[in-house]
Amino acid sequence: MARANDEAAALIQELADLLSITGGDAFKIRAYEKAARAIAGHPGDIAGLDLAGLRAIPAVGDAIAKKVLDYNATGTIRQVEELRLQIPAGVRALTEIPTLGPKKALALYDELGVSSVDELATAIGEGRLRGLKGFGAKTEENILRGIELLRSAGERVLVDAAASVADEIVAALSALPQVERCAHAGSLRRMRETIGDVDVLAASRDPRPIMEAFTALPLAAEIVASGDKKTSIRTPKGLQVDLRVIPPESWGAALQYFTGSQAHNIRTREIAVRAGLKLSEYGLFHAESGDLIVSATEEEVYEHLGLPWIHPALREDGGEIEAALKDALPRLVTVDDLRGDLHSHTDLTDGIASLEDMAAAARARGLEYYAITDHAPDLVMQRMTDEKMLAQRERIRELQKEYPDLVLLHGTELNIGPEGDVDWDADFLSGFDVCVASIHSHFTQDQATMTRRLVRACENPHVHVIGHPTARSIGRRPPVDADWDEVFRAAARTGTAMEIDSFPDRLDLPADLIRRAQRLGVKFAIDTDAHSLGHHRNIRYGVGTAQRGWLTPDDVINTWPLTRLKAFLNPT
DNA sequence: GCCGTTTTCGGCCCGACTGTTTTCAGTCG
Repeated sequence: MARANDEAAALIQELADLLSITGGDAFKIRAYEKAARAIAGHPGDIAGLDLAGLRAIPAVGDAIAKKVLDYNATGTIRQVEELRLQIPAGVRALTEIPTLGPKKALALYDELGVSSVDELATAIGEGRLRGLKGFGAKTEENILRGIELLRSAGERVLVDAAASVADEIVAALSALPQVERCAHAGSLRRMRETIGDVDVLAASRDPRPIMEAFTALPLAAEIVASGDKKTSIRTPKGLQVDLRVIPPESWGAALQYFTGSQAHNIRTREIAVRAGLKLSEYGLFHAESGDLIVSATEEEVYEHLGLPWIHPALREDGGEIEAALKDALPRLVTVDDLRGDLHSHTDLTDGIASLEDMAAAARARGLEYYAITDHAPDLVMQRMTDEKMLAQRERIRELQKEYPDLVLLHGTELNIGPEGDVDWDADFLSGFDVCVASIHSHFTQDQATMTRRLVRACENPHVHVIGHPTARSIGRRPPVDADWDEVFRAAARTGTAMEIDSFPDRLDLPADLIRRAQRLGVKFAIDTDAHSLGHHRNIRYGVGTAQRGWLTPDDVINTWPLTRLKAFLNPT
């Protein structure tokens, strides 16, 4: 799965990390970090590029291009190897501890020889940090707390968990009389697939009571920091929530700033600086006079930087600034664009709602067509039979009479076997309106086998959609290993759509693979894979992932009118 | 180390909070 791009980017990022510990020039470190992002996000494979090709990547100059050539030839970068001899990997790991950065990590290593998180915990236990310059009692306490957080997997949470915390806090704060506006920002607004902390923004002239109400919420199990402008808490489950209160007239600039990403903000602020301006969360100002230009809305801020408004899902410094400058931003797909859902289950297999209730939920979403796709017999535990499937088809035909405005499609979710074969013969398969095919077992095949397996599934004329293609489960099961460009080329050639499964722990395809697939001409289906009525609400996460993959409505087959969709499913 | 519709040299995003400090460095986002 790891491409040369990702490995080279990781090495250059490591170089930046190691230099920040050894005290390298801060601007050089930033240059490496920027280049690492550019290389990771570069659409082409860097393995085949020469010096000129590498230098054409933005933020990659002569020096970094040569390091990448070094990587292409040897699989590593000489400078990284040299620095690794100076700074043990464990010292870099120390900077993973919240509140402990590169400077403190180096001090601990130089003064005490501490080179791992475990050694640091021991050193504190033995009182060896006492008297070390810059390390007071409070710092020691914070480090211990940070180690605890690190170990208790106080990690990123799934997007739906973060969204429910954010919704609760925004609702509570919005009810306060002092609050004029309140919304969440940060990685949740950008719809990242996992969320490290929740950012909430409130507009008010009177911050104090808001901060007090915030820290008094039942969700505030711990207060991490508190000031008049910014307060941070941790929920009982360990999720950090940052609240920023800004004056109402700063709303647009603040929302832009706190939505990030940090890399995107650096780009927008650089544009401001070059134009003799200064951009902060309080507004866009003339650099010289300090006079305010705009701050009320995001649109105004972008406009005065010479840019169209950029959708939050694109704000990753992944080419959106360049596209905006050329007025070439995509018109991103939205939930409202979707006319149908091509993947759902009923209680005939592992769903928990009836066919009738699922159809009613689809109608409530305002869909024009809706596919029921229960599991096929090869997933033996689902106990599917030909008879059951045909009986369901009859029930759907009956039910259709009650749904003049919603076309019910009869489909199935096939199982892609280890060799790429699927359930049923061609004759039986041809009876379905739509067939999704997915991997449910044999996740650990080698890359060549897995690639053949997926390509073969694409080549089956009865397979219309590859369901949750990487089969990953975020935080639990890694994606399967395939040569994805090879799979995508097969999908584009055979007219097989790649699914974007909306389950918060799947979000599969992931956004980076969506972008690669789209560039190769692949079409997509954004589905809920609903197994219950509540799962229909997950669609916003699938759409958010599609947006992060830069998809337009035309890229997504279930935004199409039914006639166009049917032509795609059954080409003549 | 990168980069240029002011620049091939001299810049490089900006602000909040904490802790250990008496004026600021470190960390974070």
